[in-house]
Amino acid sequence: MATIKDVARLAGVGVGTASRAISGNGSVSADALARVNEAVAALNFRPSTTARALSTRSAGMIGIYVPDFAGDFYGPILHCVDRELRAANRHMVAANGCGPADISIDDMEAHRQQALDGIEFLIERQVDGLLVMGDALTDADCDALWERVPRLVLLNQVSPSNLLHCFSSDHELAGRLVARALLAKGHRDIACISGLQYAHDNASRMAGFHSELALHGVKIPKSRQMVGDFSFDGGHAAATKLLKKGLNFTAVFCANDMMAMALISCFGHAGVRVPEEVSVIGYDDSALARYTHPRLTTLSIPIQRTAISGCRFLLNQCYGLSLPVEREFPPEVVWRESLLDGPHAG
Amino acid sequence: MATIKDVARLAGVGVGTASRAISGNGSVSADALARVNEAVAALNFRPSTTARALSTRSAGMIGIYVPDFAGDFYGPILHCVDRELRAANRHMVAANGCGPADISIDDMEAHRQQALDGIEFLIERQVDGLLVMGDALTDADCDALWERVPRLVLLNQVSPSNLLHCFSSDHELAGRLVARALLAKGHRDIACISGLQYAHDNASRMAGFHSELALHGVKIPKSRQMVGDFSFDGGHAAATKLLKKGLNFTAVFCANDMMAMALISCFGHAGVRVPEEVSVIGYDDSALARYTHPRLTTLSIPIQRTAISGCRFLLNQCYGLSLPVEREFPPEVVWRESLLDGPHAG
DNA sequence: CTGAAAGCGCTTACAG
DNA sequence: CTGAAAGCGCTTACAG
Repeated sequence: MATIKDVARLAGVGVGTASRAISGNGSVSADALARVNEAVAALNFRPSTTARALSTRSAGMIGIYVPDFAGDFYGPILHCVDRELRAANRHMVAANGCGPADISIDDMEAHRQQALDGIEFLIERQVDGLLVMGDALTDADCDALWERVPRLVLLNQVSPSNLLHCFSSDHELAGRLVARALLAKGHRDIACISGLQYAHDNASRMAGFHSELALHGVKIPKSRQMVGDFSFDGGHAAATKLLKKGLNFTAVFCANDMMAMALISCFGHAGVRVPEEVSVIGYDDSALARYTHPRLTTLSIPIQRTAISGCRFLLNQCYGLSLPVEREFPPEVVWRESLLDGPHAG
Repeated sequence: MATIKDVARLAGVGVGTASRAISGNGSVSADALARVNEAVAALNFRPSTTARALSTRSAGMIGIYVPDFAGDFYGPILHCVDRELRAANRHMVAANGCGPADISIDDMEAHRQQALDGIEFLIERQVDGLLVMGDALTDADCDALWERVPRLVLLNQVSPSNLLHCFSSDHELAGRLVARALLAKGHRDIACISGLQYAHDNASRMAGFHSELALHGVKIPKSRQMVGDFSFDGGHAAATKLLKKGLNFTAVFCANDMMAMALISCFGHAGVRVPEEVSVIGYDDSALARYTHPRLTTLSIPIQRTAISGCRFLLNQCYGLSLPVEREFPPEVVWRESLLDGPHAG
């Protein structure tokens, strides 16, 4: 591998000049520039990113923590972030929650620890900035993290002490929109399957959902409130339990589309027809929502735009850029076929 | 941030000794070790990975290229790789195919270029080794790549000049198993939807599928051979076209589960019942296969084990480790409910 | 076992 | 505009 010394020698200039010519920082005569460029080409020179990182104290990389690479939620986010980073000539080091294969779904502490471990790992890798997809982190965790690494943006969660560094849709409002959609269609006997208990976005959406319902005088009995974990399996288990208690509801809200799909499958096998007998509404508007049968009516949050803006904000902070960033990511329901008129319609 | 000089001073030793104590390379007296450890703790010292990288000429990071972070295929792979890497105290820099949003599904050249760009990006980032998920790369591309970076393992594709660095199931055999499953169930009027044309794993499975069928005297007319792209949308479009030509088949093979699911949805909306009227068999045994309705009979390839072994092999090459690696990743069909007896059964 | 020194490959004041 | 030099924070022969 050629080093900058080699190109300086070949170009007949000092290494300082070579460096200035190559990096574009500092001025060089047209003549010197040309000779350096020639030498670079001749030697097929590529500056060492690690040497550069050491002297500039900037690794040129951003860490991103996501709870899980599997599932259909985080992939599109990684995709966007990769694109943004590469457009800015930076790269991404990604980590997800690792650990004991089977953590119980209500073991918040284990999930929290996984997130903390993954983030710690990234910090130790000396990333310039950190993107973290909200999960089981407490506000105190976030504060502690921001204390250590100010260049951390929280995605899909808002932690009150540092709103500027949080990028998220309003999940509470989104939950309300779900409730309104159900109500508007004339459903009052409703069931629900929530996501991971300690995930903040889940908590917000369920809170909004229930309180909007309450506003209109409908209360979901505990026996019709199931807890899932955002996975197919969790959704299926919850749907099974729900069914065991009898079909005393006309619609169910699933806190994400994967669980909605699992529920449709479960109900189908049990011989209850969706949406004729029971309507279902999902959440996320993920890719599969258009391909379940029936197609899913679901709540869409612009998660990719959220991630892009969070990423750009971070890039601006870390490298003094001024990429445009949005702050509003309004949720909306997208109507398809899984939600039909209920008994109280019209 | 404390540097190793600070800890050396505090511990009252030379920086060489401090370095040996901290890194564990080279011997130090128990006494010195203790003092260094104390100093490390007192200063909360973390060695700079980039300085270390510069002097050891090893960045401690492995690049991984996957065609797409979205979809349900690559997520689980990233998950495994992250786990393996972190267990070895290394990290992952990931890149996926970026570029113009809408590349036509048969624009092999554009896909190939995307892969080449992503890999180039990773190489420039000076990763110690490279994991690449096979995609539109030609054998010549692979050879050129191996020439430049010998520490590259190819996943899910085999390129003949360097079998040692390829980790993949035998997709050709897998295609044959699909054909045998269909034949065994008494189907002879068959349709199929292939995946991305230029993806090698797709080509192999379709080749195996068709030639095994031919061995038993069944030939699928062109009019029943659709081409998809592994996505829901592509599968749906292909299924729609298939239906337009009439229902003159009793079973269809979809080259992955997402397309199978899209097909089931499409057929369902068109009023043709799966599996009563037409059976379907998928490929991958992805997470959703158990949650379609009917549940999917599908071909399972142990892709995670494949990725893990490829990753370990690379780790062994790059860092002189000797992690165990497997070489056999046998495919098998997993029977569920979407494939019923056909007219020639029994 | 240990310390002083050179080196990894860049960047960036500094003096000219 | 330019070159010589110091520095980024480690590691690793080398001599003792």
